[in-house]
Amino acid sequence: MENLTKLDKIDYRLLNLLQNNAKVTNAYLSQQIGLSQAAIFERVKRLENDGYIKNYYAQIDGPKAGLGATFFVQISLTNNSRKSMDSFLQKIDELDEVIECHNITGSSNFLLKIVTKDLHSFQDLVMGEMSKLEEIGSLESMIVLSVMKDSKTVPIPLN
Amino acid sequence: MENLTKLDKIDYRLLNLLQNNAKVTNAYLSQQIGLSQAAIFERVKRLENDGYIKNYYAQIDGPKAGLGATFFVQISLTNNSRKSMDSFLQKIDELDEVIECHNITGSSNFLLKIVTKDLHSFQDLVMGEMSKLEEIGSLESMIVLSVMKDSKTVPIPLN
DNA sequence: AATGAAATTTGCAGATA
DNA sequence: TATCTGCAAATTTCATT
Repeated sequence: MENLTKLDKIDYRLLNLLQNNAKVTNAYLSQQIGLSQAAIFERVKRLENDGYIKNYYAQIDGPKAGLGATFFVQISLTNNSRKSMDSFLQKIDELDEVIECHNITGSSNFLLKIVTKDLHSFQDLVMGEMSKLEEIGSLESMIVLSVMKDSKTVPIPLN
Repeated sequence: MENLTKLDKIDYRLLNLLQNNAKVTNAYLSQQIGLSQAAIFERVKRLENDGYIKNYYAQIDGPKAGLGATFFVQISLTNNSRKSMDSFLQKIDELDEVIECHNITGSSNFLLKIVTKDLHSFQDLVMGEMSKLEEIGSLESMIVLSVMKDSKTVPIPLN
């Protein structure tokens, strides 16, 4: 990237409005913020180009779309070499069901979020594709019984 | 809701295209799918109205926006009564930094995803607002060192 | 589900401070 | 550098078939 200009309060308000609803029009943002549509347009373009806004996406209702099961899986590798980690991550990246992979502190190395059709599909995944990952030492699964909160936003301070 | 019509392959393809990029035009979707723009429009509207598409979001780059720290926190309650759980969840819902809360199986009751400015802000949150939650029995934090994968999509089968 | 037209929104001038 | 006014192009939305 280039030299990024520091964000002001208006930028943070824009980010917050857009992370809650990407379908708002420039006219609406213009009203909320109190700037002209052109100024809003310029700012949003800058936020996109400078990478503050990474993407726009539709949030799909997993269960309705036939993906009713979510899991968090803690994984430890047998070997903590760079080579072993890279190999593990490359294979994980190819598994569509693994939607998140975090390198974490604590007793295990990685925390994965996995979405599948149902419990059985999850078992198939763990016993099938994931059992092929030689790098895995231990694996502990947590089944998500219900999602109490899932905000898809980040707590941007507005003052 | 009402009686939802079953989704066909075209619907699943639309969901998949939109969850990867909500900014695609009906003209583009029309080309990809091979239907007229009006037909695409009708289908997307139906997917929205029937709740398959819950919302459209801008994905913000947390670290760039000053939110550089992510944590997963496992929490067990002292008491598993409905009353205690509801009280806990209501208070959690008011904490903007807690962006996810899952009720899970395993040794702890809940898994929370928390985003803050930095490690110090996280400590403030845990020592401050969260220490007020009387329902909490034990709390174990995992610091996210790096995010290896974060797809924001769900593995919709396309055939 | 398609065609085509109307309404809305976006994107970009040129002007101003 | 950041903003505004206003217009042309693109896109969405809807009536009709």
